Amino acid sequence: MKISQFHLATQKEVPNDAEIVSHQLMIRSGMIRKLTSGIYTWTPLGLRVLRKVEQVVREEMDKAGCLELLMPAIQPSELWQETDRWDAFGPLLLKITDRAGREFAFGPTHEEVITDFARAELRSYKQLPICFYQIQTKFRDEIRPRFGVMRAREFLMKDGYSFHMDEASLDSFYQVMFDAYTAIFERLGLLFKAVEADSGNIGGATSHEFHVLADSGEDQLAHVPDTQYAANVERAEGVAIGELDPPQRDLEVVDTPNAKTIDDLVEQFDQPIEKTVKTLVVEAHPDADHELIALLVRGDHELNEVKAEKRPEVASPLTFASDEKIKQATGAHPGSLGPVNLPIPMVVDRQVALMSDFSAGANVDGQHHFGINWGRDVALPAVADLRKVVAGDPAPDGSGEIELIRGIEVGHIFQLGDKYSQAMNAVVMDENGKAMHPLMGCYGIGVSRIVAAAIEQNHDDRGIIWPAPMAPFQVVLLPLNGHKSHRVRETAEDWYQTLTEAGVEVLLDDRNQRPGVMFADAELLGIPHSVVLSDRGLDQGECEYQPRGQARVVMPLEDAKAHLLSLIEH
RNA sequence: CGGGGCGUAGCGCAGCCUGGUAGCGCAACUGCUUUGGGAGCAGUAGGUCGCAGGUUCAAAUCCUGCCGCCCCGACCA
Repeated sequence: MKISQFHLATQKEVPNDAEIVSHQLMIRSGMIRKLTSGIYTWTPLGLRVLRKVEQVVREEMDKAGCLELLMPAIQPSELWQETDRWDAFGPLLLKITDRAGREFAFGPTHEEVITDFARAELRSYKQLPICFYQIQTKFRDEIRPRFGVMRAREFLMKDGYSFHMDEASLDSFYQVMFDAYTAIFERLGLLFKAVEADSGNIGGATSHEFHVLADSGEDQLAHVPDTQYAANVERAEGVAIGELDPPQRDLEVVDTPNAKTIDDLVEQFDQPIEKTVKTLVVEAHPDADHELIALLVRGDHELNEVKAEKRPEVASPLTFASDEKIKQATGAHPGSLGPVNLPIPMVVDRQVALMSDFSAGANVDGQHHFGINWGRDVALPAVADLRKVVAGDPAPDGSGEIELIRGIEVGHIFQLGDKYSQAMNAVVMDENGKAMHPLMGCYGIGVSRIVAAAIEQNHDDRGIIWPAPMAPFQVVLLPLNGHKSHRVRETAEDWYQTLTEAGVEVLLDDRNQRPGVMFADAELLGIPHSVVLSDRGLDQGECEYQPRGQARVVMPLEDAKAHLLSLIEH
């Protein structure tokens, strides 16, 4: 491609709404343009990258034995009513009405449509297992779209759905998908990590997320380097450390008029923070006999809200109780709560259950208990894993110490079981002629998000540094002063022809631009290989070759050309 | 949805408090010069000042309502 024939639309300045580096670089390089909140046009440049990602995903899915189809983006409300998700999916679902007043949704996901397809198409166990997938535009009316295509409302997703006769088949196919995803992210040249995940509201038991690692990632991941253990912190199991020591101290009530937080307690009364307990009060589940429930974690630990919400006695979504409600129920304000004489039910974190001689609020404003011991001073209530793991915690599988890193979720695989086949009555005949609901798996990849995540992981202060498999072009030719020098221009043209015919994706900067502009654009675009052709170099039979992100080296012309040609031989 | 902020040229912003000719930088266009790190000079073009109503002789500016966008939180590929 010659730039003169292309639509190159780089810019120096960024709109003030572009917060993160990938969004800024996508705007500056001219890959995307915003139409309205959370909705973007992919320019010819950006689309080249998007298509690269899409094609890698497609090839690996095909290789894994999946079959591509294309389902409608617009889906009738009736299907969603069958699974009760028309209302349950909430405001994320974009609803539209046709001229006859019939209701539709712009698909945020396609479980309903694929299950409807399956119940019409699949009749016999002989057709299973089978996996269908599509690469489709989805729409989720996100409460707050942000970060460009990283969290857009309209986005491109690969979603796949498999159907199985039994658990064993689902399990083994799940592994096939796990391996396919691994292959996809390896081929794309991204640093990534597969982690155990919470399955969220899509349902199902086993679930893994695939994360592109980047410091700016929104998700925290717990892992033990060089081992199998990796989990999203939302899900990472907290292991209690140590043993329960016998009481050493007596229970005492201490006046603590100025201690409203754990930090106050630690500072003013010289309590080790590991000997303090935080009491958090949340709304109880509507079916419970109390209105509120207390959750206790060690002073220096944080409540894991996802874990807490999963407790049957806790309301979902997790809602912290108001100060008034707490005061009404306990007689004290939130800063003075503790387990002894607490009139509402509690659940304590595993670590808290192993604490002795600890301090906590006395459920009287301005007073704390010191020297609390379970059993002696208060019965040990229900124990659960409630806390967020921290760096240095032992991994639950005993593999070592947990380290926390950040990632961007780009893929998620689930075992759905028969949730949808049951709800929508999709059945196939088994060997005995008996109807059964096939088990399903569901496998998503955020195709457009991968593009942003890749930039987030691979850039410098000059621009993008594409992993070669995602780059819009492999080579950029920079003929300096090509408009003045026939020799430079013709050499560039010649290389352009040769490389293009050989199948290398070449961008030729044939604009009459000053060198600085050409260099800056080439770096901003992140093209993996650049070659500078100039009169000065040609005099010596040389050019300058630069892999993006590395130093520029002078090379004989023929060596450089041979090197570029070798790029396609793999 | 709750809390905060902003809508003035394609982009970034000033002007608004204290009403009276709409401005700057970048980008664009023309010409000349320049050509190894986002050039210089000269010139040109581009605006229903988010929308509607109100106050006023007069509104980008003051008042009311609406719309849009952005930031912080819950949600997610």
